[in-house]
Amino acid sequence: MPHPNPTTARAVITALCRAGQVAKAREVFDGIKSQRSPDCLNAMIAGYVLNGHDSEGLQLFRKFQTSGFDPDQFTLSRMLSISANLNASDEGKQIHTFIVKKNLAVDIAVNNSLINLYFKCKSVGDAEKVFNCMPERDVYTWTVMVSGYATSGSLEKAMDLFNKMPCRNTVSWNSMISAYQSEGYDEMALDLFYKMRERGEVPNKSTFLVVLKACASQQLLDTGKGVHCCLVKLGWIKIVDARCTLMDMYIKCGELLDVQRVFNEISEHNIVSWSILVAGYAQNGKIVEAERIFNGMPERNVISWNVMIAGYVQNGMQDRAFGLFIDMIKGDMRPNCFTLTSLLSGCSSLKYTRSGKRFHGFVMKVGLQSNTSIGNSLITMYGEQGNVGDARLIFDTMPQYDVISWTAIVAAYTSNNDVGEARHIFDQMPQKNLISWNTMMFGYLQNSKNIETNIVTGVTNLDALSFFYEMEQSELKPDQFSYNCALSAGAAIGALEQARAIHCRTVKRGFISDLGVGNALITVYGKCGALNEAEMIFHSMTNPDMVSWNALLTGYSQNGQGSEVLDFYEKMQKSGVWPNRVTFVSLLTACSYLGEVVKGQKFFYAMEKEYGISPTKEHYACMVDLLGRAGHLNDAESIIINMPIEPDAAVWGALLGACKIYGDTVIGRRAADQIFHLEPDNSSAYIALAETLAAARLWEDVAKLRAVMKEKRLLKEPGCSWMEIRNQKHMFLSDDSCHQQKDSIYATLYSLYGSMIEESYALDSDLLISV
DNA sequence: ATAGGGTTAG
Repeated sequence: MPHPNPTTARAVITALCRAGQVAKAREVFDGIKSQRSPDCLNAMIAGYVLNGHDSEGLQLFRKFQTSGFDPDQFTLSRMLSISANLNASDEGKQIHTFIVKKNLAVDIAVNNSLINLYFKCKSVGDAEKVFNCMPERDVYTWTVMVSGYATSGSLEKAMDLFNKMPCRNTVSWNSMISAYQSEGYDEMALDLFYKMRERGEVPNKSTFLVVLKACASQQLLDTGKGVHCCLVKLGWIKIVDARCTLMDMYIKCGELLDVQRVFNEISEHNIVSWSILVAGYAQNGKIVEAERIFNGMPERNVISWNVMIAGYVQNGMQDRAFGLFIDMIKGDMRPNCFTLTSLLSGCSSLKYTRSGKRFHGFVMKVGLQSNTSIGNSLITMYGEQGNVGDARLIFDTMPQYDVISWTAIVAAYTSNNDVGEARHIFDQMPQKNLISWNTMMFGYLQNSKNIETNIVTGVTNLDALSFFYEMEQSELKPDQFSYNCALSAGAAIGALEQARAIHCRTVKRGFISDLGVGNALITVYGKCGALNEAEMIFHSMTNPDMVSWNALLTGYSQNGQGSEVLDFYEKMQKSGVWPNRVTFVSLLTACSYLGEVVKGQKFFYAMEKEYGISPTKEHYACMVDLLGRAGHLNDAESIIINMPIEPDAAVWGALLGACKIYGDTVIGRRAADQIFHLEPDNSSAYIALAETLAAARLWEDVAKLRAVMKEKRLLKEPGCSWMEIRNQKHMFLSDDSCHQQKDSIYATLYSLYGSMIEESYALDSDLLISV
């Protein structure tokens, strides 16, 4: 090739690079005499950047730098942005030093690139220094500052600057919208987008894509469809990227048909569009379809594999996920931190402790242990496996935390019954989000659920509820999950007035149509005996599910309204909602109240034979109660003896209770012996047996029993009741005779509940109040 | 400068 002049050479280099022939371009560049023409050098470097060979561009620059060549402004700013992109901050700082040393003239563009560089390597202070010293600024300067703050996590500073900007362009708006969106503030992002349109700023393709992302995570199908229309109108729909983002939005909204439709409109599929399609099917439970598409993909990259592995894990198919991981390694595809986090999250149960350890080993082998997401997954995995020790060890040795790490360790403690430590960590968290608060509140709820942990941890449902009030006072606002927890806590302690107040707030905050919130409301109203209100919520639901029906049925059965249970069950069947084991507990309880032995037996039979639900201890207890209350004590006992699963104290307790009614001391003693064997300190069994013996006037036996109880210190079990009167909470212990307002409370209660109280007094004199 | 798909906490 003849030696072209610099101008021709530059044109040739640019053309070759645009055609993707970087090596050839370099040959031309090396062949010309006037290599040092900044134009040619810039063209060559630009060519490298265009083809994704940033580091070669940097090498070329370094070569010229050492040979005493003075780059122009254009080269400098380009090299600075390459350093920023490569995360080579040292390189960038060297260039900065070079500029200062040589006292080179610096224009706005170079300063802008410097700011960008410093933000990229998190030296916010240095970026600010450059910004403050600039004699002149342009839109780019402001924009790079805004996006720098935004991506360095100072949304406030970014917004502040954004408001102060003398003029904005589409990119400035986009940076701000994108910052809010990627930090999880989708609503703010959308708000800003609407403001942008109001101000008459023209959105571009990127704007719409960010808005689509916000729609995806908020599942705003209608808005998403609107953006789809805009993309079509403006002609951007032809761009594959746009279609990919659209598909993703439809996936998150669960619109598989639209996902497939958009996919079909793409004329040339690439690895991204294929992977999204796989994700679409996998994330919507169509794992077989996903697998089929995955296997038929023309080519795959790590992400395609990750999508499939995550799909298996999300659908509970751990074995397939682990198998694919092996295939991946065999096929020379290197798993990365995304692969491992998915796999580790699949090991979050006792069943997979061994696999979990193996994956942990693999993490160490490939050196991913200091990755924050990996650490987070490990904390969760060990926590869920009941291994708080290892969870803590991981947490303590992690080099860097994010909100998820903190939340994960809190969850690890709450799910292992250490609410105290969980709260201690929660209070120390440097940043908290909605999920962190909900995790803590859910932890209180979980740990006050059963009496055993309640005694160990001392946590009550009131703690969950007061934590909820604390949350309401915080800068974060509760979401549907929070309301769900609060209402469940309220249900457990029968806090009717508080439930009503929380109910109001769910309406105000727009969560009343949430199915989970509705179900929690039915439950709490049912538990409090406010069945009209429970029914009202139920009837206002557009799509009550099995849980809604069960909540209502449980409400009626717990309040002894057997015929309502049976009526509603008939309606449930007509509506086509399938019953589950909870449904049958209500049905059997109802039959027990109504003395409908035959009906109950039919339900019990149908449960297993027609609905394929194997009876649990709870169902057996119901059957024993049903037969026992009807006086069929022998049949009740033989049910227990023939149970295919081990009976617990509650099952024998049902039998003992029936014996108390009928004064059967023979079977009663047998039942009580079984309970004493299972739970040596079960004081209510002692009391029930004592009452049975007393009814038969076996006074000597009663005295002996009392002696045993005294010896075992079972006589004064502090039974505890919560009572809510006129929106005030009161707690009573059974030996608590000095509650300050006791007399006035009794008076109020008496006027409210009258005979009900007398009845409960008569039934159990040891407990002061039980309503 | 913003910029397509994958993960982890309730």
